[in-house]
Amino acid sequence: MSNLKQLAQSLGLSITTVSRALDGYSDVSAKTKARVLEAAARTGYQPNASARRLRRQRAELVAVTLPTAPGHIGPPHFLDILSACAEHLALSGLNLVIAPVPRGQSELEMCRRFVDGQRVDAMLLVRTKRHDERVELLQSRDIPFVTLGRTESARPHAFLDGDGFAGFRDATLRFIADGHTHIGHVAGPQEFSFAHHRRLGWDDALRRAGLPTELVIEGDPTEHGGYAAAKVLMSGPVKPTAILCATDEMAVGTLRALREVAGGNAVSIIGHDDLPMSAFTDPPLSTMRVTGDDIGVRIALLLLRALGGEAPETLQEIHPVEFLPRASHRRSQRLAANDAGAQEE
Amino acid sequence: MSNLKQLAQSLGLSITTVSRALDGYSDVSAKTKARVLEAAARTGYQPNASARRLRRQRAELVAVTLPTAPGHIGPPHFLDILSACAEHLALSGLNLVIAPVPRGQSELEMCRRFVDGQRVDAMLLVRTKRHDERVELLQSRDIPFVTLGRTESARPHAFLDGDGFAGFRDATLRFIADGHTHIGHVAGPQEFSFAHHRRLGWDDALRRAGLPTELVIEGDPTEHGGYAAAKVLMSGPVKPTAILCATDEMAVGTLRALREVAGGNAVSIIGHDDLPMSAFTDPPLSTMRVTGDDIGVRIALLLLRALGGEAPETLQEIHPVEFLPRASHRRSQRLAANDAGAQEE
DNA sequence: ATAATTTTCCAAAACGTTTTGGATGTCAAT
DNA sequence: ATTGACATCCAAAACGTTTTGGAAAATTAT
Repeated sequence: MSNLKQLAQSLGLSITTVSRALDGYSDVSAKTKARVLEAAARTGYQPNASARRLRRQRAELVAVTLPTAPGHIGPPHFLDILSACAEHLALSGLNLVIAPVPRGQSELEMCRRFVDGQRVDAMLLVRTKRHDERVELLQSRDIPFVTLGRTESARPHAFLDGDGFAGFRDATLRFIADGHTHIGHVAGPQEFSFAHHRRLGWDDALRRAGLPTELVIEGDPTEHGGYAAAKVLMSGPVKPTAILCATDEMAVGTLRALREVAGGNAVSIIGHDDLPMSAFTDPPLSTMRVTGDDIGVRIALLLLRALGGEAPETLQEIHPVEFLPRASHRRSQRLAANDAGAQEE
Repeated sequence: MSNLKQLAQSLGLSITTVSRALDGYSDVSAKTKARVLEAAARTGYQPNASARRLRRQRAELVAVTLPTAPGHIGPPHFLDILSACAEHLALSGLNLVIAPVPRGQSELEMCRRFVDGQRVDAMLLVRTKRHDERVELLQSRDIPFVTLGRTESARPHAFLDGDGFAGFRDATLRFIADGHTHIGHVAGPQEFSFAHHRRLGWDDALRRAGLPTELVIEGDPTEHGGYAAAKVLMSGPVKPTAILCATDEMAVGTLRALREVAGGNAVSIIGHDDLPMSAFTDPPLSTMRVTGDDIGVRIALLLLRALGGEAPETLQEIHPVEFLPRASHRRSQRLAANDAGAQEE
């Protein structure tokens, strides 16, 4: 609407002076500064964003890539996280744009468009893979970014992650302490780093206890994926008496599968994510979740520090995972009795 | 990285020609055009977004305001809607920025910053109120916008909404057909247009049937709000035998309240939203949801048409609501006995 | 051969800021 | 009076595009 030139003209000042007055430079007298500020407030002047961005060579934008994967984007409260993140970024004049990968385009191309077109100052990557080409691209472009979830990139980069390894290790130990000896794992796709870490935690606990680690099936991180994986798991020669599921959604599918299998409802289950629905399943699902209710803000903080030029290796956060006991992790009283654990109708 | 000047220089052409070649103008020979395109592709040239935006006087951005209200932002799949919307907008070169209202700032100020700073070409408003000051602001600024939910604005504006009135009227009729004569309503805050329409639907059905419309309590659109409202509703002199809840979240709270009240689990319940958890409550919650799985795309379409200059009154969509029968809407078998019993199938 | 037309190109002017590098005036110290 | 220091202002140059209004060259029509 109104621009600096008009504002300056109406005040009988130069564009320069008005600009500097608004930016609080010291080389403008207190009197004119007040005059400028008053006029700006009165006319509701807002600097043109594109012009400032062009001049400053900053986009004032951060993009978050949203995988339009089969299944879901992320936990249902993911929008809350993004919202908190956006709110905090806004304090520094940055806006958050959501960038779902367009149908038929690769996530990589999309990133490139954003970075090379200088549309963004930084990026937030979610659902990272162990070997993530997006990470490599952004590293090569030398643009600040943060990932939600680690990667196995050789060069360090900023990330925030839950300690899925410890969470799944401890949950497995819990099963072991309860006397389970056949503990299965409904795993997510191992290319995803979250799924891999969770599996490694489960694996680690079993190995240390000298227990078998064969009872694992990989599936899509969806209800159906969990259902299918559990079905396979329960049809093997030796059946688990407890199952650790990579996500709550998979756990819900697993519960459904167990309902259809002889002895299935004696099998204990633990999930991860603490979905809203998890408290209402039958039985209520024992699960875990990343601690901290300000993940969004923490991400924003990391992004800002990355933008400030801090070294990536100082921008890595691993948050503990807390266990939420409900009913599903202790379904069988008579466990200690049957060792080989396999029983059919 | 690389800009038009460098590209032009490397080709021995003028900036103008290169620009026009890339934009597909007809006044550049096929040969040079090919040459330019090849070079652009080879060097991975991406035009600087800020520069183009400044010159074109378009922000290439659409903002969606996210209320950081008590309770939730919206249904859990709201991010999916936004994602679909963003994906479709991207086809037209528009990016979607999420704009939660900053702590301590009014939603109105935020809108003003976006519009007056020409940060966006259009806006998407959610959680509209019956009298929404944001709508008035945007109308006064003459900027294209779409609201998710109607308002009672005198001037027409583009919106997309579910037919909450019909949905709640029909659900009430269903209760009436089942023989209920005391049908309560756990209502949302009536300032919100969605909550108001739903209540009107319930009210309408009761009036036409000559049934009492006093059994209504308003509460926050949260689990706790529903719980509290239901508690009050069940403590009055005359108790409902069926309750229509403005949202599923409120319905879940209502179910919890009913569990704590004598005869509570004979009361039938219907919610709205079809939350993922709704299928898992005890009993599974009968609910409704707006039909169509492409709401996000439809919103994008409306935005694009609004940007194209179409008149607001032609950009109004009301989508039917479908009923999802589960267990909670028929909790009492012995109802028919009480009254002018209606039972079918 | 000349005029008219079409094709192909380009210099320069925007767009609205921020920032650079002074210019001008004032005041105190010499 | 001259100098230096300081306060206050501003013209002009960016930033990288798109678009305007031709100019030059090539082609066709007379």
